[in-house]
Amino acid sequence: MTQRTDIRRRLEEHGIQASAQRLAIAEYVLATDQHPAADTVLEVVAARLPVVSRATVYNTLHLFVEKGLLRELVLSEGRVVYDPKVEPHHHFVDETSGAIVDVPWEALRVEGVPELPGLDVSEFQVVLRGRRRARRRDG
Amino acid sequence: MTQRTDIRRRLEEHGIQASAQRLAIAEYVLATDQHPAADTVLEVVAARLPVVSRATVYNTLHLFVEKGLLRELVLSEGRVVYDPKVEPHHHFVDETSGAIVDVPWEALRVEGVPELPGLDVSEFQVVLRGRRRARRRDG
DNA sequence: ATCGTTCTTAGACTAAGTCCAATCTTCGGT
DNA sequence: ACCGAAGATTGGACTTAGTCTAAGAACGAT
Ligand SMILES: [Mn+2]
Ligand SMILES: [Mn+2]
Ligand SMILES: [Zn+2]
Ligand SMILES: [Zn+2]
Repeated sequence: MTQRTDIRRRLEEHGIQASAQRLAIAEYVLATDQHPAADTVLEVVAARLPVVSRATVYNTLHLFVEKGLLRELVLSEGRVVYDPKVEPHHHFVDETSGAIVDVPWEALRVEGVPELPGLDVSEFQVVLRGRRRARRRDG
Repeated sequence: MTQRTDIRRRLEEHGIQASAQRLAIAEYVLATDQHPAADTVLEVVAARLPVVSRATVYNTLHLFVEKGLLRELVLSEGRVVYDPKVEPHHHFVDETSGAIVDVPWEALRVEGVPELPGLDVSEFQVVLRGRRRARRRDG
């Protein structure tokens, strides 16, 4: 498996020195399509790696954010969540389950941002809330 | 001053029994144009009212949210914030100061929300981040 | 192999928020 | 005005997410 080697290279390209812990964390958090919180990362990683501490998980997640591999999202109370999809997109929060669903950037058009007086906008996103509709069975 | 009477009536119209603490909290949090956190509310209210507890501040803020007098916003880590402006609008977060600025609903146009497949959107807002531009002196 | 740099760790600590049982207020009925 | 039940408030213990620290382990260049 070149899997591990790929991740290692990816970290090094971003100026991050590899370590067993960082590789294990990266392997999960950079590949997931969910939006896990730090404690979820800890659980998942601790299940595969003999020993990894909470401090290291937080250190690593912050490092990955700083190096542009991850984005930090705050969409609901008490839940800071990490997103490996760093390109701009929107988020839908399911009010029932708390699940966070990505909404592609092209799915919505937002007009008027450059015209806002007095505000220098560096980034924005639409945050939507509601219920996920019952998945229509197709086929 | 009919001020206090007005607030009292407003609470009662929303099915909230008045009390010294609730009136004091309402007087501040329903009138501010800021987006205060619970601990700010506690500080401000404690300065005027002889005694008010943290538990009561949290109870009251939650009650006001439940009764539709206030909205709870989570825009940055560790800061749950209350907004007396309950009609839909957008928010800009100043990355330098942390200040939250209201952006009128009409200032932005968002298209495509009803067309999102599989999502029943009950509400949405645009969340913007950046720097507040130096206030241009006009006149 | 050595040594300075970097990384990880356990556990103490902080801050935001919740919970609870005891006490105090409010308010409608008399 | 008085009473009692329902409702509100309280201090303080508790929980949870996250930070900090000082000591040790791993790394990697020489
Ligand atoms: Mn963080
Ligand atoms: Mn809350
Ligand atoms: Zn995402
Ligand atoms: Zn607002």
